Amino acid sequence: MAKELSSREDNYSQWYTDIVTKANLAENSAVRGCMVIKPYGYAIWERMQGALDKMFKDTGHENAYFPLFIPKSFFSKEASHVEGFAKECAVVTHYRLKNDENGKGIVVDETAKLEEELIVRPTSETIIWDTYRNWIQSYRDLPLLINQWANVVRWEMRTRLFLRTAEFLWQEGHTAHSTRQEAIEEAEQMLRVYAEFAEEWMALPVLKGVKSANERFAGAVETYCIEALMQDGKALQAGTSHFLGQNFAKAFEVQFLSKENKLEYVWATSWGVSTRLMGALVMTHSDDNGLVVPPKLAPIQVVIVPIYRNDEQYKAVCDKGREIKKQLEAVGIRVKLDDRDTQKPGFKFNEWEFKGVPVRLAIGPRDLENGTVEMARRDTLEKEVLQMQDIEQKLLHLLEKIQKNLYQKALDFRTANTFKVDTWAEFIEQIEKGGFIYAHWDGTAETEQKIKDETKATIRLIPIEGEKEEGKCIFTGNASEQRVVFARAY
RNA sequence: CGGGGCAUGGCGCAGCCCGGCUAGCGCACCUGCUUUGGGAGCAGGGGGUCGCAGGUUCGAAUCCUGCUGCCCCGACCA
Repeated sequence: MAKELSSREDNYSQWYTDIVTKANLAENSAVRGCMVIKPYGYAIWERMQGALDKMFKDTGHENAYFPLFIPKSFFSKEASHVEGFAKECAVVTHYRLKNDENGKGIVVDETAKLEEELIVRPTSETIIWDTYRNWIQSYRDLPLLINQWANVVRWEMRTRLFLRTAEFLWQEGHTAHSTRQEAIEEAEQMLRVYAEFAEEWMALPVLKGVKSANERFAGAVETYCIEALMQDGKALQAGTSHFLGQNFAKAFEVQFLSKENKLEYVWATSWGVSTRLMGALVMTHSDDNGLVVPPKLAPIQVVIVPIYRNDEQYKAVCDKGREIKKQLEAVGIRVKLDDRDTQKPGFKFNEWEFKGVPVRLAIGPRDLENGTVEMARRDTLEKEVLQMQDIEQKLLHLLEKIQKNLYQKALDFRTANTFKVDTWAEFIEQIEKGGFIYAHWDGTAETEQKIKDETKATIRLIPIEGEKEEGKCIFTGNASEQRVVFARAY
């Protein structure tokens, strides 16, 4: 077991924090609730961004950037939207500081009060729809398919690195369409994009569905979501895609002339994923030896550790290491040769293992003689001595295998922790053990709220895949059209 | 905002109850030598005035008052 790492069993949340901080992903900053994302963590986020950005562009979207500040009045234009976010907004009220008259430090200059306060964006629907009004006149201007990479601020009471921070990084797509159907298709398409990203890149199996009215995004008509199951049995919302109907178009008067020369309101969607995905990544694959990063997202896929006893050997082994590095890079593998002379091999083994590098190669004098290299996999911790020939092909296949294995492990875990429950007694018992619970619900917000009050479980989603089965609500016994997924959530 | 806890080198802590010489330990850091196939050993060394502001006292990390910050649990949330 790794030094100074709590185990998942002893203290899951401490284990999570240990991994994030000790693997150098992020740390708490001097600013309450705000984190510093460190280079290694940011490198993983950049890889996520890169993959997502390409998927967005492949589906016809373009990037743009809107202001960090939103005039307060914009917020009140969409009633349910303001209600959803009002309690967690940072507000800018002044624009100048001055020296304290009593000589100590600096104070807000009360004479420099803003005419209208500015809200630090918790999400950008309002400023974007206010802007879209001027961009859209005709059906020829539609669809408008735009994404923004940005930071947003939500003044949370309690924060946790990546999972919930006062400021976080994300992308938010905001699209405008001429028909209801087209907007719904867009929202559903982006949900599929998110699910594909989660599964293909993050090796994170997700359920797809829609939210109940209670859990719906403030201002949305329908909220689609992907949900993943973490190793402690709690659910994590990994991404959302909203069909906004004409709510924002009406609030911000965004109308267009149709082919039939009729003035109509635009149909909207918005969709986003955030640095929270980093938290999902950690909690899905990592173990008591540290972080595990899937090969497709790993900033370093293969690390080479030289073994030597003297300067002569150091040189020979590093030369070989550089040669291997070149070979691997030629087929697109990201490689680091750890030629630091200041740390011992054992130290390096543990360090890279803790940082979750998928594959480690160790080369020593023995290997130079035999034409071999020692390979160690992070996912299984297995070691094997490989012959050098075709090493790049062997590693390409190995990385693919590791990616698949991580997904399969996560999927097996989810399967083993997914249950069907038909009675209230069973439900109460199972919810304590964690996992996804498929159960019948009568479809009312009241019942959902009562279940939440009594068990802390929420409806994570109403599935949109698989066969539907009628039944009776576990709480009220009333008729139910289909099972929904309950869990305790982050 | 309700309940609990903590503030002492970069990190983790001891000392406080019962005030008293130069504030101590582990890790990390620096130098040297020996080491290097799973977190090296030895020797030497640098770094803190004890969250802030008052008070009590000959004397305060230690006692008293006020303030501030942080962490954990709850309600809220991507």
